[in-house]
Amino acid sequence: MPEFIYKKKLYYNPVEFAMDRIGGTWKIPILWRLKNKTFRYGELKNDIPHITHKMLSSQLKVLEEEGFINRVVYAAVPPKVEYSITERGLAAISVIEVIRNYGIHLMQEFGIDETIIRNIQ
Amino acid sequence: MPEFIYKKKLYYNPVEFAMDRIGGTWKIPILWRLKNKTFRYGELKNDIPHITHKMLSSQLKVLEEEGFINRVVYAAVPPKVEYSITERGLAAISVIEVIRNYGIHLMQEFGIDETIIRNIQ
DNA sequence: CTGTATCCTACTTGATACTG
DNA sequence: CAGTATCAAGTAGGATACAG
Repeated sequence: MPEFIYKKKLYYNPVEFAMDRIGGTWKIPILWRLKNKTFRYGELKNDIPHITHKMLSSQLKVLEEEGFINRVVYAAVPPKVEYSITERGLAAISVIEVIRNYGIHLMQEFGIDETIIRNIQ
Repeated sequence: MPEFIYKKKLYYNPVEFAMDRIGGTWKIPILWRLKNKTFRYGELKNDIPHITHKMLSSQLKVLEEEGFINRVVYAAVPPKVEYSITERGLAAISVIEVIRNYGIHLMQEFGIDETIIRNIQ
């Protein structure tokens, strides 16, 4: 029985486990931006196209709970909260880069317009 | 506008595109088994724990349609169908290996039982 | 043996509103 | 400015039945 449970979810292999930590639609755009810069909440919100308030908020929360990013609250009115990447987050970035390069390669194989590929963030 | 549409779905980055091709719960267990061996349908069904008939069938279909595996039908009664990996599928395997190693590393960091990690397929 | 279709459930995400 | 809660919609996946 090689499968296991983490946070009430059943996993069959390490790939699933990894992609639940760093995958999904929004975690990668978030980590990608924090790679070499600290962002305030509102800056991330403005910088990531299409992300909703709810998703940014919830994804930041789990990324912090699972140790991929730091959250620093400044006691001020209005509130100021800054997010930065951790060592664990940086380790994820190097895996993301591999998947990203592979994704670009696949997009070319699948005939996605070269203009789009060149402009992809 | 760096985003694009493929098969009626909107993508924001290459990682999403890649993970829609080779991700999900079942594609990786399937590709992983075809890595260095041809399987009949029923052999895959028996070898992959928990997979349902419907999911094996549908995932094999899209993996074939998108060029990651070959499907060979033998004209016999009862039917015999063999699946094998393609060059494109092999390229995916090397990315899967990277994610897989990272996943194992994360599982250790997150305190998953070492016995489970050692026995993971 | 292999493949497809239908129905149903659970989960993820978006829209919106409310809070300190 | 940042975070949470509620509700609705869409999608992935399981159970089951039927077909060649």
